[in-house]
Amino acid sequence: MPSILRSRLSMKSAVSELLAQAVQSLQAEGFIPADVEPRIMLENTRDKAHGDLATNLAMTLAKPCRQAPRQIAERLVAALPDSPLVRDVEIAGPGFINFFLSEETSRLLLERLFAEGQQFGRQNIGQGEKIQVEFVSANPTGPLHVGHGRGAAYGATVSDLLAAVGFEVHREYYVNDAGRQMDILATSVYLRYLELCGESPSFPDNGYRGDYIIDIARAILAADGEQFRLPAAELFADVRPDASAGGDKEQHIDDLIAAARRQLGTERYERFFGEALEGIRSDIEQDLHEFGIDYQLWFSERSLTEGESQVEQAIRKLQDRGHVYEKDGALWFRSTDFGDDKDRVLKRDNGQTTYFASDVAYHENKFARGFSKVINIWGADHHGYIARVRAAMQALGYDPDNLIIPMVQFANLYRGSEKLAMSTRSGSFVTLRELRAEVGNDAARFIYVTRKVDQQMDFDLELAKSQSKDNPVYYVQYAHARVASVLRKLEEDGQPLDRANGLDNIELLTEDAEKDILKQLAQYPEVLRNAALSYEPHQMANYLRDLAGAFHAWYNGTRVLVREDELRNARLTLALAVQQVIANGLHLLGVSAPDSM
RNA sequence: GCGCUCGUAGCUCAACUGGAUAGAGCACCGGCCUUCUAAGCCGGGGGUCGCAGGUUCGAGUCCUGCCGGGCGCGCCA
Repeated sequence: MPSILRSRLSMKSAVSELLAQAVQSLQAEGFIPADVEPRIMLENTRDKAHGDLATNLAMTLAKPCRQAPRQIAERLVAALPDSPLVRDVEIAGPGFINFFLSEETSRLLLERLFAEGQQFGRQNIGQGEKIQVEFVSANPTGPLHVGHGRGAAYGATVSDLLAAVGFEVHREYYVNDAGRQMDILATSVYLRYLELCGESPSFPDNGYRGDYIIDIARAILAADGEQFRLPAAELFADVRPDASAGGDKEQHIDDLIAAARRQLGTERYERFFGEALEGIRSDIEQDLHEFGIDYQLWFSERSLTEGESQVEQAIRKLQDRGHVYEKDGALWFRSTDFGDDKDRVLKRDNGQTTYFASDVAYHENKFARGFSKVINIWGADHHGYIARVRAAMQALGYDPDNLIIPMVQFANLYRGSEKLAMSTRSGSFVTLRELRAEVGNDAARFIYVTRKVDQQMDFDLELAKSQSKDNPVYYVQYAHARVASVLRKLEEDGQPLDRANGLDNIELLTEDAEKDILKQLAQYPEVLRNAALSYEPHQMANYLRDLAGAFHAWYNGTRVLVREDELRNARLTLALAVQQVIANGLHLLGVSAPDSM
C-alpha cells in the first residue's frame, strides 16, 4: 500500500495532498503569490463525465494570481506529481480540474475496508476530546411521547457519530425534578391514591390524568396500605374552586398542593413526590434503554440546590463579574449586555431562584467538568432560551461557540390524514413505547433521523407502521440481508469464498453499477465525518439508502454466483464490502443489520 | 407588534455546507419473478428552489426587504 494512502482518510485527502504539492511548486516558481494560502476543496462529482473528484481551486486562485482560471488550471495540472491513484486529469467548464481515479484505488480501498472491518470509517478527529451531549431531558411527569422520540433518536445518533470520529462522548439527561410541575404530579398521584382508598375527591382540571398516575398510586397503596388516607372533604376544606366550578384552575391546584403538603406533613408528602418522580424517571430510562439509548448520567436539577447550592454559587460568580443588579426586590442578570432581548431574573422577590438560575448553574457545572464542547439538544419550544443561556456562559467567561444548541423541530403526528393532538396533561398522546411496539425500534430510529432536525416533519403512523416497502429502513436492511443470502447460497453450492482472489481481480468489475458502488464505498468515511461534525445524522441515513439503491440496481441485473472463479470472487468481494459498510452505518444509527428478512 | 426559525415536484424530504444539467421516496402511468429473497429492478410524466432586489467568475445555499408556516416573548417550569 503506498504510504500516501496508509495515513490518509480517503482518496480525497490523497488527491488533495497532490494538489497541495502542485500549489507549492507553483509558489516556488512565483506563479502563485507566496502569501496565498489556498483552501483546497475537492468535491465528489455528481456527473461521471466529470470524473470522480473535482476541484474549483483554479477558480479561487484567479483573483490573487490575476490570471484566467483555465490558465491556472493548466499550470496546476502540469505541476501535479505523478500518482498511481490518478488515471487521468481534465480541465473542464470555467476551470474545474476533474480527476479520474485508477482501478488501483478500488483495490486499496477494499483492502483497507476488510482489514478494518467493523472499524472501517472510524476516525480520530476528536483525539479523545471530551464532549457532552444532553438530550431528551423531558420533565419526568409522564412517559415519553413520539415528539420526544425524535430528540432521543437524534441525540443518540449524534453521540454515536461523534464517538466514531474520536470524541469521548458523555451522554446526559437533565432531570427537571424541581418546581411546580413536579408538585402537581405528586398531588395528582395522591388524589388517585385517595380514590383507591375509597375516597372520592374531585380531580383537578390541571392535574395529570394518565393511567400511569394511577399505577404509581396503586404501588404506594400496595406497599404502605392506607396510612396516608385523609377524608377528601378535609383536604379540600380551604381550597379555592376549580375552573370547572367557576374558579381559577391555577389557584385551585396551588391550594391543593399546599393542603396536601400541610396535612400530610413534609415527610409523607415527599413520599408521594419521590415515588412519582422515581417511578416515572426509571420508566423513561427503561423506555430509552429498550430504544438502544443509554446515558452516562441522569443529572438531577434538585442536586444543584441541595447542600452547597451550586445555583447560589453561580449567581455569586455572575455577581462577582459585575453582571447582576437588584430591581424590585429581585436579582437580575444583565443578559442584554450579551445580545439578549431583555434582562433575566435569577432570584425572585420571594427569595426563590428561577429555573433560569438552575440552568446557569447546570451549564457552569458542565463546563467546569472540562468538556471542550457542550451540545444541548432542545425542542423547538425552547429556542427562546438560547440567547440567555449563551449570554450567561459568556458572562461566566466561557466561549459561547463551545455551546452548541441544535433545535429539534416538532413532529406533527398523523394517523392517515387525521392529525393527532398531543397533550401530556390530558394523557391523550401516542407514547414512544407504543410507537416502538407498533413500528419497531429499527424503523422508528431510522425514520426519525432521515430528516434534518431543524425541519418540521410529518410523522404518519400508518405509513411508519406499514410493514411493507414504504419503510426506508427495510430497503437498506434488505440489501444487507441479500448479501447474507448470497453467502448462504454459496455455501450450499459448496463453493469457496476467496476474497484475496477477488481483490486480485477487482479490474473485472467493469460494469457502471459496479463502479458506482465502489465510488460510494470510498465515500463512507467522509460521510461519517461530515455527518458527525455537522451534527447531521440524516446524511448517514441518506447515504445508506443511496448505497443500498446502488446495490439493488446492480444485484438485480448482475449475477454474483457465476461459474468463473475470478469474476465470482470479485463480485462476492464487492458484495461483502457493501454488506460491511451497511452494517457499520446502520450500527451507528442504532439499527440492526439482519441476515435475513 | 418584536425576536428566532423554516419555505425545494401533487405529498414527505435531499442537494457533499458557494459549484457544472436541482435529486430520491411515496403517489400516477408502462414494463421485469422456471436463475443468488420482487421488502427488489428498469422506463415515463411531473420544478418560477415562496416573491423581489443585492453580493461574485458562479446563488436553492450568503445579505436586505416583503409574503407565508412554526415557535418564543412571565419575578412559570
